[in-house]
Amino acid sequence: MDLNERFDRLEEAKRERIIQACLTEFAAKGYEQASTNEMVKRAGISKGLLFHYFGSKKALYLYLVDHAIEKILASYASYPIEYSEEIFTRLRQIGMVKLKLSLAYPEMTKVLVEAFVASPEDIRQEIQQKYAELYAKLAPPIFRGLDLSKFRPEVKPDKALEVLTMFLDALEQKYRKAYQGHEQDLFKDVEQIMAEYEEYFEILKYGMYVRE
Amino acid sequence: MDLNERFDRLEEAKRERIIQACLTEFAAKGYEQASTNEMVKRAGISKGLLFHYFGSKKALYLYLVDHAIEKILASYASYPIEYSEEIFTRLRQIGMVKLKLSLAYPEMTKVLVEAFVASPEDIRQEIQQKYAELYAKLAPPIFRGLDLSKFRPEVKPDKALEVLTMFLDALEQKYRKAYQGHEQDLFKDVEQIMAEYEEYFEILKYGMYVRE
Amino acid sequence: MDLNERFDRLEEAKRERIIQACLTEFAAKGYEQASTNEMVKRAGISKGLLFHYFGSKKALYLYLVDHAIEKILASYASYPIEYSEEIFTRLRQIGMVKLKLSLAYPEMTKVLVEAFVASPEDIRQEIQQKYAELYAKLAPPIFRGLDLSKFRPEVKPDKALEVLTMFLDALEQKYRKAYQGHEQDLFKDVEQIMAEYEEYFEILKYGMYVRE
Amino acid sequence: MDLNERFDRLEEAKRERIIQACLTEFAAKGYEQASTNEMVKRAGISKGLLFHYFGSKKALYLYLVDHAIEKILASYASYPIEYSEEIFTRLRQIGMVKLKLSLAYPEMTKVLVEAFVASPEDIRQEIQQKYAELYAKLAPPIFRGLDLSKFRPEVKPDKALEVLTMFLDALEQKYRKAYQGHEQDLFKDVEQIMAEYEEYFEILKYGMYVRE
DNA sequence: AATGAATGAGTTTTCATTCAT
DNA sequence: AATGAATGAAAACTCATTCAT
Repeated sequence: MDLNERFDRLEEAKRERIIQACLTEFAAKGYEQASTNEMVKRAGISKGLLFHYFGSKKALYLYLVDHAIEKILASYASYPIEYSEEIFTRLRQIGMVKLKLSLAYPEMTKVLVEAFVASPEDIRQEIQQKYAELYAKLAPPIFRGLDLSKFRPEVKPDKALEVLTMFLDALEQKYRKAYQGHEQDLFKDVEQIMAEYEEYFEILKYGMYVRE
Repeated sequence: MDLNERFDRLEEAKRERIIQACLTEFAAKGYEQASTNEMVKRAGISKGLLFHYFGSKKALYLYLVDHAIEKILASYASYPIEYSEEIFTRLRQIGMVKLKLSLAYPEMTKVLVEAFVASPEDIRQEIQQKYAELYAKLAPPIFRGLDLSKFRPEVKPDKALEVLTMFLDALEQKYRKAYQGHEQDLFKDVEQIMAEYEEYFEILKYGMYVRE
Repeated sequence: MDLNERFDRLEEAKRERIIQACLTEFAAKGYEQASTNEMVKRAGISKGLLFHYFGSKKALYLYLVDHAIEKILASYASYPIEYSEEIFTRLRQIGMVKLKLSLAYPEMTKVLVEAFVASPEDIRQEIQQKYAELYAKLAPPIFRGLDLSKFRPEVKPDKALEVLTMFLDALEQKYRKAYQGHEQDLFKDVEQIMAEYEEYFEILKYGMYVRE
Repeated sequence: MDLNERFDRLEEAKRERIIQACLTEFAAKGYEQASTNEMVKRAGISKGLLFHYFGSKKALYLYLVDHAIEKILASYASYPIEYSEEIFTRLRQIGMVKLKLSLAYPEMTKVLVEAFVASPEDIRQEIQQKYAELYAKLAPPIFRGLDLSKFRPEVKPDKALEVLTMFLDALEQKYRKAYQGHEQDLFKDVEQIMAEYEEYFEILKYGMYVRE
């Protein structure tokens, strides 16, 4: 039987306990520094069992990354997004959802970010490869059906989208840092943050669209 | 005598040799994974001596971070920047200088970036605290004397500056990733990159300024 | 019910499958390094079942040693040996049969040899003790009815037999090493090897017998 | 500095203590099963120090093998051997010396034997390669200058030497086993054993030489 | 009979740091 | 100042064996 399969068949409570323990440890210390000893202690299981389920620290990490991506994607799918034709509206909405998710699951987000930028060479490559396929599937729908006709002729749409995406990421990072450690507060401030997103985007929109 | 003082009194060649050896190791492996054994081997000194100078790995790291900041600031000061009143011109120039520096000193930059985002909790806090003071001193001159009169009335200048700064950082990150491992190539492509910076900035400028 | 008895009552196919799997693993890695995990995987049974049948790794090993001895003795009995009165003829024939057997059952032979010389202290003793009894039963018939009259008066027959036995063992070892990994080739070369045995034995015979 | 060099520079008492502790453990349990934990406990040093000196269990083992070979060769050289032209005399003497050595240094001998026949694949190969050169250097002098003229014409000298060598090895093995655990007794019985060697050899000699 | 989850002491190796010289 | 021997806790991982089902 496959190792992960073994684990997936566990009763939910225990499985979640183990996932949470490992996630917390990886999020707190990063891949290399995270201690499997600490994980089993926190999860209340034996040393051997963790390796019975995952075989190696690396495999455990990859499992958690997969799990986190799955979980976050599922959550994402549950958000009703308008998919407006209007670029700025759509991106703003997507950005808000991403921000909410990253603060709803701060540990998963932290692990995922680290996985893509700071994990050991070989692991990073493995993850990036897997992610590449997923991204290729996911990105097009997000950008499909946008009305590009309103850009000024000097503004190349692909350049514009790149700018906007970079901008969205930077904003997310800013708020994530701001709410670090008290992520739940975000949901009180959501109105105000949405207003800020809109303000920023209005500036950019004004610069990119033709004047009516 | 202070530990660092001991070190600073060393003859330059040896001091540089040690700094370089440690920097290379930290840049290559990150704080935790970096091996003091490797450093002393590379620097050609004994294990005990390293600790004689720095007391601990952590202190050594903090010293190197300080050293790197100092060095980069000094380099920065040597660049002739116009300090144009025109916001977009000034920021663009500053952005280019920052990019050049980060590619001229890739190891220092790598260590600094890691120090601020991925080093162990306590070290990160210590560094961020120190950096906060420095930033408070450095930021105002950079933004002083700018002509804010050309913004549209709807665009709050502080918001605008925030947008532009975030954008500049994102651009720098993008190019740093692109030139990773062959940093010297940047200097061949500098014209083209400046053109791209300008293109991005023109879009933003168009959105923020009143039409003449 | 006795543990081994449980096992012996299994349907032959499964029993053989298990024996083969364990034998292969022990032959390949030696007692200590052999992994019961590997065995159950190869045999297609569960971990618990192996211990249900044998109780412990040690007991399993002892069972296999017994099994191997039994099997090889049975095979030995099926060879038609002349049991010539002539010492050299008889020993040569026995030697050839032993060689053939050890190459016909290389895994069993490997396990047996290891069991007697390289297994952990306590196991080795247990095995040697059991083997002693068997040897006491088996040796006499092999040496019975030999014509000892032809030895020169200076050659004590028991010394002579000891020499010849030692010599036979050494020869067997030599050929076993030579055919290691391609044991089946022996049967092509059997004529030539018999000739060599004869050549060696003629030398010894010439030295031990009175001249006619 | 080279790792082994570090160790060789130790004060003799400590060095010998460490060597003895490791040798004993390897001899008792074999390479794989020997525990570095046990070694450091017995040697009275810390865990780290053993690896400070040798780097790895494998390197330690290889060091001990080298050390044993060196030691035994040195001892061998100190024995006055006649190097008689007479084959049987010379081989008998060499055989007795080898036997004495193997009982004077039973642990080294055990480790060496295991190293050549039962150590893990990669280690065994490394050792056999090193040993091959040594053997090529050592074997010729041992067999040089022998008077081969006395063999009967039917006895090919190389075959005869092979027989005698195999025989010598078998004898050594027999006595080693007999004196296992009370090796020092050998030296009381040395006269009697020499007599036995002679007896065996006389038989063989009688068979191989022409009658005068 | 049969399963395989669960255990935990065991393994080798690494590492920053100390200290006598 | 300079050395490098020495420490020992910590790391990831293994494995025969048990036991509830």
